Amino acid sequence: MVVTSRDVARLAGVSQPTVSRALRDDARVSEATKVRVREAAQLLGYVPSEAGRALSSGRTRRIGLLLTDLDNQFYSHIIAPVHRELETLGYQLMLHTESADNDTIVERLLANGLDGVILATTTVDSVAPLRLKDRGLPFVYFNRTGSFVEADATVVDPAPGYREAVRRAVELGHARVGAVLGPSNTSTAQSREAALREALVAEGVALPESHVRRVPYGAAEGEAAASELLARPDRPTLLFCGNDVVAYGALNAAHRAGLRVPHDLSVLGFDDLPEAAWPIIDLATIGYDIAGMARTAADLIVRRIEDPSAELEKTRFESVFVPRRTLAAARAD
Amino acid sequence: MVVTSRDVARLAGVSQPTVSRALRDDARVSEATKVRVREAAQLLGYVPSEAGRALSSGRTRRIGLLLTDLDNQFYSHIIAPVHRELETLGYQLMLHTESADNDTIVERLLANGLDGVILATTTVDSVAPLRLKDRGLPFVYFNRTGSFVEADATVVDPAPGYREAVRRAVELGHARVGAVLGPSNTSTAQSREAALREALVAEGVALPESHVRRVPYGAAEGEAAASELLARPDRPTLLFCGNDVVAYGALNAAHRAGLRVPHDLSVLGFDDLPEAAWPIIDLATIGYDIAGMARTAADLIVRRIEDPSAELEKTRFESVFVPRRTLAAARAD
DNA sequence: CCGCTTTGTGCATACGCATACACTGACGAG
DNA sequence: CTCGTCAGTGTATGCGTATGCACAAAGCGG
Repeated sequence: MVVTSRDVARLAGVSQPTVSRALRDDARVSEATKVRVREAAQLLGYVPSEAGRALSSGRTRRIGLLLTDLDNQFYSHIIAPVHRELETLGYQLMLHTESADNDTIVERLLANGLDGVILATTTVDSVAPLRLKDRGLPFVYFNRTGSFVEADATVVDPAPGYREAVRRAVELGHARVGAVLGPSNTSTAQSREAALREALVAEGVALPESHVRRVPYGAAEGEAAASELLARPDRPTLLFCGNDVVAYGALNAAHRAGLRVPHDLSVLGFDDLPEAAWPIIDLATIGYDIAGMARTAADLIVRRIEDPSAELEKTRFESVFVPRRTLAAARAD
Repeated sequence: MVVTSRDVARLAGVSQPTVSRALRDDARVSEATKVRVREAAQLLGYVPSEAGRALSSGRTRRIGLLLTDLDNQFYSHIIAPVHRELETLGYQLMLHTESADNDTIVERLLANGLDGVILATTTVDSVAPLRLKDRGLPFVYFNRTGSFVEADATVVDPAPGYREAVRRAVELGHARVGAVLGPSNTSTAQSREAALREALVAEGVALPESHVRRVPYGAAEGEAAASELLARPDRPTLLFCGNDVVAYGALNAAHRAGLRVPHDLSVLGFDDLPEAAWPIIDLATIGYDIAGMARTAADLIVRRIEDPSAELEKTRFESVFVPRRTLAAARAD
């Protein structure tokens, strides 16, 4: 049988509420009693019931992280820092996945008695934020934002990174460039494309629509799209990729096509995932404090939960160009 | 305010228990009533409270996945299939991390009202399984097993894979081999080392202790250990790695040391993670049905929960050698 | 047409914890 | 010496759901 606060109370010779108070270190309980209660709890191996606490207090100290794609390397790198940060704040992380067509995700989130949600794969046209707002479930945007509802958010400003990357690319002689961008219904793909185009215009480099593809942020998708672009007679000498995972796909495509990187093709990613720094990959990319952003998202949702009237906060992370092997001089051909 | 089953009951003109029964499709409720209740619930946007249900039923339909290292690529590839499988079984996944020194993990698991736990990073000397058994919290071993307690388990038999890999390596002329194995307090490292040594003996290849390192299953650790071995004057022509992640590290080490793979060095991994098949990595390895194993672990824990008296089941997955670029002929030097 | 079964629903209660409120005793101010 | 105060603890209750049991109504065989 499971040990309850009643059992502890009996052993310590106090009432059940006193146990509850003592173990949560309530100031109104005398030190002597606290000691007795703690000893009794220890002795019995008492562990407070999460369900009882949740029902009584109305809070679960559980936070959902909503993703579409658990297989994606990008999200793997998010989960760990979010998890750690929430743990230090005394909260638990719960993963949730939504498929694009599934309209019941908000119900599923609500059903789980979450205190709040971190939205990591919001599309600009998603109604989930609206629903969450209706239901009064606090949430924050991570990386991507939705269009319909304002909320606390962490975002990356891609402009500085792209400005420097494009400047450098031009120096290296790249004039015929292509791009495998992310899905156009994501705020990240939109802001990155805008920043990229602005930087290209500033440097006088054209990016014809024929050399642009837009695909989901996956390695396989990146590979397929890159393969198309690389098969063109006027194939680009440099491929801007929507993120690192797509860039991995592009590297694979180049490899399959018998092109050497960076001799025949330069590739630029976005995110600076840990693997991008590996010698065997050595991907030039645009980086930012990805773990810090994950931590900030955790901080923001907790703050929102504990102070619902706090002012809206949109934390902006600067991006920076990270030069590596895969961006080198355009071959004079 | 949150909608409760009482509100639904009022609207549908029935009692609260009838709502509870109707929504869970209890056979004793008439079809007409069910329809009325469902409509009322729909109208009010009723979502059953997880906490109330948990308190009343004593079950949460929540299962923990215990890991040490969320950053590790191996575990990233586990999470998705486990999550999916549990979802189809009507359970929720909850991630938990333990640090090696932390002795309170079992308390933390209990405190979260889990119905069961999947242990994915058990060391052979871990007492966690003992504690879990004491507390009556069902659990299964995933991949690794502990020594003190029997439980449902999914494991890999590395012997077939290593037999074939070593046979092939010998054909390719490798005679001076090294190994970067996993930590010796894991059942996987133990069984893989045994299988590897047996295969080597069968083929008459020596594996001197000077050419063996044992490190945690991480890329950085693999890189450091491989660097040591590659710096030796009698450096091996083939490196057996404890798993793919360690092998990635070894590839990085080779790259940094200016050695070309496979011309100067062959590398063999274990697990056949999706990235291993990427053209830019193309890692020879020993594979098995890793997603199937994850699904099976999920199935086993659910079965154990729903039928505590079920017979112990240890599911064994066969391994198979996966030839790829990184294992090629030893250079005659 | 009566009593028994079957079907459908309500009533009462339990789950474990937190919290508003009441209460007791000790202490100090007047 | 009395009364107010306050620290410390207990009492009562609520949170939302599930379930054992009682009960009413309908169906049915004899």
